[in-house]
Amino acid sequence: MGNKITSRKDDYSKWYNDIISEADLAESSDVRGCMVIKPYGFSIWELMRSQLDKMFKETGHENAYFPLFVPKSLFEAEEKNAEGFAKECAVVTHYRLKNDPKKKAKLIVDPDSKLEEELIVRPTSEAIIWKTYKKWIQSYRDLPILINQWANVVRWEMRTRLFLRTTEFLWQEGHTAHATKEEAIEETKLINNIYAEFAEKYMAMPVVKGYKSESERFAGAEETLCIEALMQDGKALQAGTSHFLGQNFAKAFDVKFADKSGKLEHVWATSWGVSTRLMGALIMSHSDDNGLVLPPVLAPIQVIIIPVTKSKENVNEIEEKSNQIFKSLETLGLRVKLDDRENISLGYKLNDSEVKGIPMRIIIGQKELENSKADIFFRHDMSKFEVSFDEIPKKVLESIEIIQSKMIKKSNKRLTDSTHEVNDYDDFKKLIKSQSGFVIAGWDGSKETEEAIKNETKATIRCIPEDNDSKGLKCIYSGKPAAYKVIFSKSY
RNA sequence: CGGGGUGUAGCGUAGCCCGGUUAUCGCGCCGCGUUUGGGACGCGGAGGUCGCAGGUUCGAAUCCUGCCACCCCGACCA
Repeated sequence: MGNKITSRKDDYSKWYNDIISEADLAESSDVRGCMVIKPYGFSIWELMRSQLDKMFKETGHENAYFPLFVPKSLFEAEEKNAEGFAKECAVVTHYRLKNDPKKKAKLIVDPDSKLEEELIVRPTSEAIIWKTYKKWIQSYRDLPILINQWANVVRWEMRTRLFLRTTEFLWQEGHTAHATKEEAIEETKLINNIYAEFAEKYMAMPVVKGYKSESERFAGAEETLCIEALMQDGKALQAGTSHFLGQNFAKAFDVKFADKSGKLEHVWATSWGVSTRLMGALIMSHSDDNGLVLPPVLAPIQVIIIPVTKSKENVNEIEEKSNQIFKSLETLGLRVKLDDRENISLGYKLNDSEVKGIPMRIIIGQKELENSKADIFFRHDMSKFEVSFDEIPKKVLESIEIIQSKMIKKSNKRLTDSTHEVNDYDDFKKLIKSQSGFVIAGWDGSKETEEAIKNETKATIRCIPEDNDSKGLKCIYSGKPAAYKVIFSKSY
């Protein structure tokens, strides 16, 4: 139902209007697919960001910041990486404008300001960071380097999609350097596990952890780990990736360290990232026909209190009581809002709180005052229960955890119900065609098979799950012995 | 780059085929008043290069030509 992201503008505005909009930048412009993140949406991002940041820091990572611009010569150093991103780079060629001599009040690019070397607006920061790491690393004592940066990147995709593939997006990118291969691989796994934990616990969005097939791998990586989530419309969404980069970047940028015996070695690298796409994932995982549904731990407003001052009776008492409840909840560290806007009808406020996905709602009016009781309304299942005024703070606080765990349970069930294992290619095609979720099947490991399945069904290998047992299994397409048991799905 | 479609107020639109008063309606916006237990109502008001340029005509949102932009489906996409 309404939980799909469709391309119709109507749908966008209904579901995401409080969070994000397309940037309407110019009458005729090549700037397409940029986004404006509105305050409410940005609050969600900030909550996600601070939790992830905490998890990174707990595992020994530090934040830093590197430049937006990457000189072309740096960018081309790691060949595969450069090749992979070349088709979607914004390029700075000039540094100055001047008045157009032909048209008043118009500007043209000053031809005299052409740059000696073009600058690439980072689509990712490996190049510029590895150039820097070369200066920082000499000895095994300098390792590991465990750095993360929160930044924006630009990828000039042919086709953008609000939330999921915008031209510019915000993300975090971690870039680590290690003395050994094993340590780097461990780091890659550690981060992928953090992503999975974050998705499951905080976003209430269960994911499948696994490896990408070679064709889906990050440009320049030896191995790409990922978390794949399943949206309500049965399509998969890559929600985060963690790459083992081997020594590719160390070799490209000549980053060597002296080990304990004094021998020079190239360092081992990882990089990993999640982006504002996670907000899209959050919305597409939980929203229903009434609007957003947010897990309480990531909701900018966890409880909303709406006073109803019907026909001017007891206005003062109602306002006083609402304020009192507001303060008692705020004191508990909850994110509370008092919706005391005037000249807005109750119905409007109720719907507004539902569209915004505010997890809990309490109405205070004449009826509540008389009984010293109020209903706590729960957005996630549209249920409510009656609580005496005294008990409100305690019940609301308890409910944060209860709602969170109910949402996790519901999502887990959806993932389980939408995961099917098949041995027969006709069944496989049927499931993919009806967009029924994840389809587990054997794969012979060849590029040709992967390509053929993609062409025939539009399904791609989302990931090769970690717990992989393909013994005795046959490839769904070729019938040859399966090298892996993998997850296929249509994806965003 | 192929195939299809659309451009009229902030948003969504009618009018176009068959040219003719002041370009329609809804939402939103502003003012005043009445309202507020599920997206309030009345009255008043502001807001338009009808995508752009040219042509036909007494007269063009409407017909013709050219251009531009956007959307959808492909191709493309860690």
